[in-house]
Amino acid sequence: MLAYCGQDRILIDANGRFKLPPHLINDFLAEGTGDVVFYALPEGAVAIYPEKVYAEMRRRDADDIRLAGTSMLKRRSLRKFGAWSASASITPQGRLTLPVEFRQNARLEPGAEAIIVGVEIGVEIWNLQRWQEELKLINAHEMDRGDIELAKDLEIRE
Amino acid sequence: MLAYCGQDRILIDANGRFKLPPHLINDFLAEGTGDVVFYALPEGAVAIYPEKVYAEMRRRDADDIRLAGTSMLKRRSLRKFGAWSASASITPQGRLTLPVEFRQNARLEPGAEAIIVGVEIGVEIWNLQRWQEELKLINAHEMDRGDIELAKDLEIRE
DNA sequence: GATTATATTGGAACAAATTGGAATGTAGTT
DNA sequence: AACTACATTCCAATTTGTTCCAATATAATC
Repeated sequence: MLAYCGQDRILIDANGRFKLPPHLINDFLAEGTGDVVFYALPEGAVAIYPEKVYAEMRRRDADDIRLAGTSMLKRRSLRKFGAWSASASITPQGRLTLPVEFRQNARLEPGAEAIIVGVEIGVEIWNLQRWQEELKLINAHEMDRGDIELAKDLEIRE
Repeated sequence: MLAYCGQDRILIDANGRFKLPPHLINDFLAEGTGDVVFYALPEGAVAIYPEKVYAEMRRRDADDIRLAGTSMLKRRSLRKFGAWSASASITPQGRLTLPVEFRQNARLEPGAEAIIVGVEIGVEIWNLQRWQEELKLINAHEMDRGDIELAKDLEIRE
């Protein structure tokens, strides 16, 4: 069965919590205990990955620690990923709480309407309005590429 | 579970102390007894690393000692790390006291509002305003990179 | 060197926010 | 129409941040 897909409307409750749709709960529990990582995206949404997926994304080696002492660039990188990630665990009721500091940037404050979107390796939560704009952008980009492909097809090749 | 991550608002009390959020206390205690090292960053914030992490960062070999005799640059480096680091231990109540000499440079004087940021190998304490500026920089950089990626995806390839 | 004043530390208490769980309501299906 | 599954709301219990106070340590003065 296809995991981490679809779009589901959800509601952020008064305490910043939301309930995962049942099919997504199953997806997360299928590969582990329901430990997940929130990661705030620069696009203005919040990704939720299974812990294993995020660990793979952020695998570190011993050099990273040494570099942090001497390189400001390295510290910035660690800072970005550290600041915008947070651990959580799906509750027995299938709920998750959005970290307080992540809410404003993603416009996912208590009471907000949101969309939870499957992204094949995990999910993303979007503010409803922002999601509609993102869909338009995705579509426009695809159309641009289509136009370019067509134009290329008319070029004389040697 | 992911360690040293997230952003938490804290308050420096009248005596220059602050309370660590529970999840960070756990992270520090998970790898030892709660001994930490403060290190004042040139960015204008204070890093707090577990003692083991800092030891790894500053591991020395015989060459370092030899170099100290001949190289002014080397001495400057040793001097910088020596002067701007300090040991401390998390109290039973989960509190830490910022070393007096570190406060002014980081704008973390008694009564200041601050943010404690996870950086994957430890944490950093930032003056609230400074942190917001740093976040803007990080975000702007990410967006620039995104734009470039998108533009590249539309380039005609052969 | 004793005494006083000042600064620092440790702990407790209170208020506020968060969490977990249950109960209720709603929609969809048999 | 009854049942099931799910979403939503509400409430109690716990956790947490903050403030305050007492005890100890440090420095200054006589």
